[in-house]
Amino acid sequence: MSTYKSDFLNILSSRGYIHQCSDAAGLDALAAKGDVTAYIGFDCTAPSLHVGSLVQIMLLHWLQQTGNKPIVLMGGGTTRVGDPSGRDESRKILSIEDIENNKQGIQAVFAKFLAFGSGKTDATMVDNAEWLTKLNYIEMLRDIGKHFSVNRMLAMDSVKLRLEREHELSFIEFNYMILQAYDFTELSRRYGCNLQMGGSDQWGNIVNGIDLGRRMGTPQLYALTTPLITLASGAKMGKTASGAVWLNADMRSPYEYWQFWRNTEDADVGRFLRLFTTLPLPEVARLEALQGSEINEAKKVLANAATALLHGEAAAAEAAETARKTFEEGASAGGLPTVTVDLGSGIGVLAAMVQAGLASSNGEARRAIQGGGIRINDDVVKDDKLLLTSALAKDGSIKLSHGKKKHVLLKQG
RNA sequence: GGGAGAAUGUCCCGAGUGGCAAAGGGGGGGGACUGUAAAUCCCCUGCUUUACGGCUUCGUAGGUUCGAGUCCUACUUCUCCCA
Repeated sequence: MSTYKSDFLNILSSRGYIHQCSDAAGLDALAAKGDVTAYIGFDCTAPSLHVGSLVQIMLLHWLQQTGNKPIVLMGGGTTRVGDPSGRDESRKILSIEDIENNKQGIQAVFAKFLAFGSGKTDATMVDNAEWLTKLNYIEMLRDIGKHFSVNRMLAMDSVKLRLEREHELSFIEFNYMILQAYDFTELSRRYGCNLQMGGSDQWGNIVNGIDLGRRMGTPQLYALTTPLITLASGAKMGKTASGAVWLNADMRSPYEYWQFWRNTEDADVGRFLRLFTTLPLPEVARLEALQGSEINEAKKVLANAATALLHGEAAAAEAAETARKTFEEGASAGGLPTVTVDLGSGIGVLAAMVQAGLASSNGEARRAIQGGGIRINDDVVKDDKLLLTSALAKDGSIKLSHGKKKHVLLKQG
């Protein structure tokens, strides 16, 4: 393993963040002097980022920790076009209002990982709508378009794959890479940005930016990409039964977030500790080496650390305690999701499950009961006509469980 | 503009002779085994207060038929080829 002069690249490399880098030695020299200003673009395609973007966020975090300057680029402009990279189908074209709303939702999360301000290593947030929406078509063709070779663009993976599979690629999407390349040069000009980072699928787009920069006379630009994070079992990371693992607390509670990490596959624990926590590497190595059921301790550490980074120490501790009571004591922990129902006149199990979000219809709820997967206060429910009343409550609430992991407290409303 | 083809269970892929709630996968859920893991095995996976019942599903709208995902007509969208 090669060693670098800069803390930045040493940390990135030893923690497993680096997939490709355009000129590691050149970048290393800059980083050693604290002269790197790097950006990562985030498209505003959803009201919150999810764990899939976490690697990128951590990259910015480490960049700042090692004395360099991060720029968070909101893709308020590029999202209006849609990135075709790594997709078989066209992205839906979002309305400008949706994009703006999504942007509002996404922004807040960065404050947890980065320190914003106006100092040398303080983070900055910008929106590429600021300059992209002002572009004039003819001027842009003359100033920027002339630097792009269609021949070369057709050879790019994002384009080539679409063509090979005979999937359509619209002209608007074809332009995405040009806009992203232009972003890079614009950020270079405005903020002295000299590095663009991103997922491995962004390599082509980033390198395009470097080329454009060279032709337009910016200082030397650099590219650095992270590997695509998949689970050891091969599945894409960040998808659970109930959808994406969102970072915003109002879309995925700290407790659920903690649970997501707690349920990491054995084979992923070490890698995830390196990527998604800031624990010292020797400690990671020790945890990773735990065998058999002991590795559960490592998973708790992972869950605590990852949740603390995003939601804070207090929320992480609370989530850990809720999990401990629920899974290790089998008790009804107060931190579980709570649903208020009318226990006074009673409510059927089926209706209660639907209201609690444990089932989407009475039929589904009934099937779950027939399959033996539903428990009330840890007793298996056999009768789907069971009526829940306050008589069943313990400490003012009834614990309703679907399977081993999904628990909800029912309280009198 | 011309020609060829496609749209199926509100997650995805995908069979489907006029009798179909519709094969089969994947994904998802539950159970067993475990360690809140993986792998494996079993069950479930349109709605409906139990149902050999009712209802709603096969791009949209009509039509033929006792009966249509399946046939006819128009329309919509997508893909490919030619211009």
